[in-house]
Amino acid sequence: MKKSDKREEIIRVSLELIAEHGFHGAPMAMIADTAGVGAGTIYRYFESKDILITELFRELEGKIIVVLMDGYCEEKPIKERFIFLCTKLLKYFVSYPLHCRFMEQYFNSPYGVSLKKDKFLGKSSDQGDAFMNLFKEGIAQQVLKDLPLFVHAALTFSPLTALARDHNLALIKLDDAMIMKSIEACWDGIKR
Amino acid sequence: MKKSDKREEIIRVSLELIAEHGFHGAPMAMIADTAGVGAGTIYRYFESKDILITELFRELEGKIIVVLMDGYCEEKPIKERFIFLCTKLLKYFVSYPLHCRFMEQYFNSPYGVSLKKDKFLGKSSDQGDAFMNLFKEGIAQQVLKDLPLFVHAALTFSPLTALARDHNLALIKLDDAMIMKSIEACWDGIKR
Amino acid sequence: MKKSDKREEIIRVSLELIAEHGFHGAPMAMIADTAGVGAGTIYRYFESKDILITELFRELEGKIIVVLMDGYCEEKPIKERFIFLCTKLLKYFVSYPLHCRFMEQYFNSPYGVSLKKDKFLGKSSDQGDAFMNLFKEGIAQQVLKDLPLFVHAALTFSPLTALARDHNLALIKLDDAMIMKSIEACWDGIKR
Amino acid sequence: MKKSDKREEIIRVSLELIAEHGFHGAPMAMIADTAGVGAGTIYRYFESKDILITELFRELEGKIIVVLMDGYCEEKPIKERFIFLCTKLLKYFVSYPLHCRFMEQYFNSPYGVSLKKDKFLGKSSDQGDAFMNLFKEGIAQQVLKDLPLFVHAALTFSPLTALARDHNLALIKLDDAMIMKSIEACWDGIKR
DNA sequence: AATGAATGAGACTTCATTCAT
DNA sequence: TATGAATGAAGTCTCATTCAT
Repeated sequence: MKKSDKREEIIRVSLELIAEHGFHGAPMAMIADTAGVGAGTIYRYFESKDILITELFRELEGKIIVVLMDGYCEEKPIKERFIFLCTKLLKYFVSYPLHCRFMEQYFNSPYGVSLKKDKFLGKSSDQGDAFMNLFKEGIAQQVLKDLPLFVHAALTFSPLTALARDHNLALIKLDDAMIMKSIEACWDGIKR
Repeated sequence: MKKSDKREEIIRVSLELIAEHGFHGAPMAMIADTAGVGAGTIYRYFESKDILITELFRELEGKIIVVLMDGYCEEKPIKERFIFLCTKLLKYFVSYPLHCRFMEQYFNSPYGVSLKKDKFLGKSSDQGDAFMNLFKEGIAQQVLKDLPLFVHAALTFSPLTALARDHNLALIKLDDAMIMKSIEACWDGIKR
Repeated sequence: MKKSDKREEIIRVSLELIAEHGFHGAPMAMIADTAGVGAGTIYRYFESKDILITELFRELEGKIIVVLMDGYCEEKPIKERFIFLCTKLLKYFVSYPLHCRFMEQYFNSPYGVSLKKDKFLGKSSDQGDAFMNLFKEGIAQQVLKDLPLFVHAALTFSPLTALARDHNLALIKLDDAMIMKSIEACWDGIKR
Repeated sequence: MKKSDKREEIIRVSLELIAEHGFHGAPMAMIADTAGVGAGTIYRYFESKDILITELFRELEGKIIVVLMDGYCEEKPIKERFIFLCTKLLKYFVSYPLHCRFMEQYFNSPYGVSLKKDKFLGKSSDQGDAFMNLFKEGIAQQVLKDLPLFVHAALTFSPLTALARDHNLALIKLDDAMIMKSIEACWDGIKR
């Protein structure tokens, strides 16, 4: 196995195990075993479990941003772009339940809290950007309600992730039609 | 300290510590020390840590239901009732940040998942009821969008709890005006 | 409940619970609850759990000696007396399985070891006496093999208690005929 | 220390401490300290204390069977074989007092009871076999008394282990002559 | 005299991390 | 560089015993 393959495998397995069992249900030894590497090896790639988790988050975040931005056209009308982004996001979480579960865990943990505070302090260059710019623009154009960005974010991301989670728990079935209706509802919430 | 005082104190301290540090960041020894009781004493009142947590959840849930239902009038129009309930809920979480953080932790944990599944199976008699009945009624009266109840729930609770959390993290400031605007936005999301 | 009744009840319940669950499976709180007294009350009658157990042993030992000696006639021939005592003992253990189990536990524990050492040092005035005298007499009369008393004891008590235990575990069925045959076999072992 | 040395050391120390202090008097921490390993290390070799104890039993049992069967000749007459096996067993216990004490503790515990029940149900392939076959054969040939196997076992093993224990407690001195006499006495007990 | 809530030492076990090979 | 055995601090829970009521 090549060096970079090992790192990749550790990341992949961590995602899987943490998504399924939670941070505390996925010991380093289990990750090492499943990844087919020695326990000590993980520490050659990641200083600590915390850092492994943070790194994993960053990788997923990066992938999601790529997916979101693929085909995104800043020229299109606000609403169309909103629906474009939301649909991409929701479909991504439906297609990759493990990513969804991991992200959920991450945001609802001390990690997530620091992250949010960082974002508040303006350090962000993450997935929120496109959305945040969209919200700003929409407010400026008086297409969206005149509310703080965090409120728009709350009215958008929270329902979407909640829906994705419910879908993954098999509490609802999110087909394309349902996805579209839900996103339209979100739009109704933020639009002026 | 009287017997019931001790139980009360254990519950109070558990809420505080778990809200602040999470389930895994609040060991029994820490709870015992902070509550000023022996480690073994906790086990006189709660069979296990799991049961302590579940019990704590139930107590909070009970309090919240009481608050929500106080002054609730089923005769009023759907929208008015929706705003009434949401306002109560959001103000409660703003007033009791610890309760908010604890509930958040609880729902985003194996406990919360079982709970949701139970609710899905129709066993619930909890806080959701008033909301769920409201949603059902609203759909029947064609006041609300024709979507599954879980979608309405996602469009309502998720943004509200996200806002409360952001407020508690001092990322936004939820005053009465902002609360009202946010809830109106939620209403826009679910209304037909 | 009278004072002496309480002591009696504690002893009775201890026997029952220890016989069933072992020394470590019968916490003081369980004994107190089952006996219908407060946990602290036990300590008015017995200084410690160890002393409770020792006391319980002494009481049972006393009862057994009474049973053994009832009708015992020193004038009868050695063999007849041997069979008389063994039969009484074995039937006692078959009739009182709890006593049997407790005695077994007691002898196979640090308590039992000290006891044996004490007996060796000549402090005994216990159930062994009649047997020990019998053995001495039998050796003197050249009816029994010329072996140390402990060997005679080992050839007698060990099989008897093993049989009683097996009976209580339902591994064998000790009816009167089987009891008699087994004791005859013991006799064959020690007789010259 | 090599890997296998550590396991060996843990087993050795466990035997020693449990033989001396009993199962409950030999905490894992004490075993770890005495063996000169970390507490967690034990769990790399044994899943739990129960499993450590069971494993220890199996190892001893294995050794004893090897010793017993070494030089055992099925062609020899019943009595000679009986004396052969008993002598080997008794001498083993006299040579290895710790093994004797451990086995005693094991058999007089919930572990031992299950074992006996298993043996009763015919699952055994353990040390008893040679003896049990001997007993069966002896009964068939009308050399031994016509009694259930468990009675023969009680008349054989119980006195032998009692004698070994008494020897280890320095209550008697089992030299070769005494061993032979005692075993002859056991034979007298079971022979027709 | 009796209670039983409270205690806290100590039991078993887990797991992030280290380090000799 | 990679390993994985070893570590030991820390976690949950039990229970003999005490003491205020």
